[in-house]
Amino acid sequence: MGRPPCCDKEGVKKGPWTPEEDIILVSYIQEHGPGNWRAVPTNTGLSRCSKSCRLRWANYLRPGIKRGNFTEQEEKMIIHLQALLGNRWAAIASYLPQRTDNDIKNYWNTYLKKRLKKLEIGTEGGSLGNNVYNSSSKPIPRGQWERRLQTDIHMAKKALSEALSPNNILSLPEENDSNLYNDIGSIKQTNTSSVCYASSADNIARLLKGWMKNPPNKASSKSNSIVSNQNSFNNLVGIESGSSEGTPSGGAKGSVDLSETFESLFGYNDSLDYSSNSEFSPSLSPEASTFFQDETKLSTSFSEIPFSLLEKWLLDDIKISCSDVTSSEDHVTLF
DNA sequence: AAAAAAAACAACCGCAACCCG
DNA sequence: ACGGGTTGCGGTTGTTTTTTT
Repeated sequence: MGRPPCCDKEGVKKGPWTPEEDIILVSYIQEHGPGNWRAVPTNTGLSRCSKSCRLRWANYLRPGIKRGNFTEQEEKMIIHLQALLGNRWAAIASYLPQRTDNDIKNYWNTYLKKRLKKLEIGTEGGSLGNNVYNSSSKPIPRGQWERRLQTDIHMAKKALSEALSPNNILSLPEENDSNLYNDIGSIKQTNTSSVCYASSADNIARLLKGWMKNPPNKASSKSNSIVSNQNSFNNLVGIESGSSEGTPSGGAKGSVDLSETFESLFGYNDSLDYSSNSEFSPSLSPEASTFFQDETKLSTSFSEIPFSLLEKWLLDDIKISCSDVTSSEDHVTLF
């Protein structure tokens, strides 16, 4: 089981990626789809090892990635999932399809871990789990945060149903739903449809645009290119852009934001993790139960679940609960 | 305004799992 | 079943950016 010496080869470039390299890589992937990373450096002429190419694609160039601005919901999910799964960042990331494992890992290491440590000290040895669903340092009784979470879920579902309604869906950026999930789910699929990568040409154009503004010979070119890069992809998929990058405050509110909806949805998913825990298992629709039953399966292939199934589950549920909506709190029991 | 410290981010490294002949 | 090649994952480090002094 020898490790390939690809990264040890001489002439293999290391360090930050340049916009040119990004363009080459994106162009190649647009044409051939992701996968067969071994062949990428050879076929593109990039002086990078296959790993580096894969990483660059997975963490930055892949469409549908949301960067910065972790929402409170996401934050809670990460904390909770970390408590449940440990440092299995890929598994955690599978619950947050728009986030990369690297991003989550960084966020955890640089921010959440410290914050939780503080909280732990503040509560004098209180377990981390106590604070999972509480952004403040006050622990909430489980029933309470459970109810709050379920309220969030309901809100998320409602928002999603609105977002999926014909009127709204037209206003959504083209890449938003299916392509996003296709992309994530099909990273390993060899015969990825070209539709999935149709965005890449646009990405390259945007990337180039940003690059022209910030020529690479400037010392700051790297970060500039990255920012423009990030923005271009974020804009592309209609995700809240990194206009306030790095600040872990809530994202833009107001308009129906599918990504946000899904955050909440996945927050639900998060709660459903308890389904594997006999102690606490919220009642679910049959689809959802099946869907979330196997945590391992879920963690590896969440995004492979057809979007329509999610839609169906959500919308069916919404039909039941929305008819007599007066307050989201009233619907807690419906879940 | 400059220097130092802290935080955030991007990428690398090595191991393990997976795939396939 | 075995072994080599490839990919994925998590830990870690280096660099850049932001904040504080």
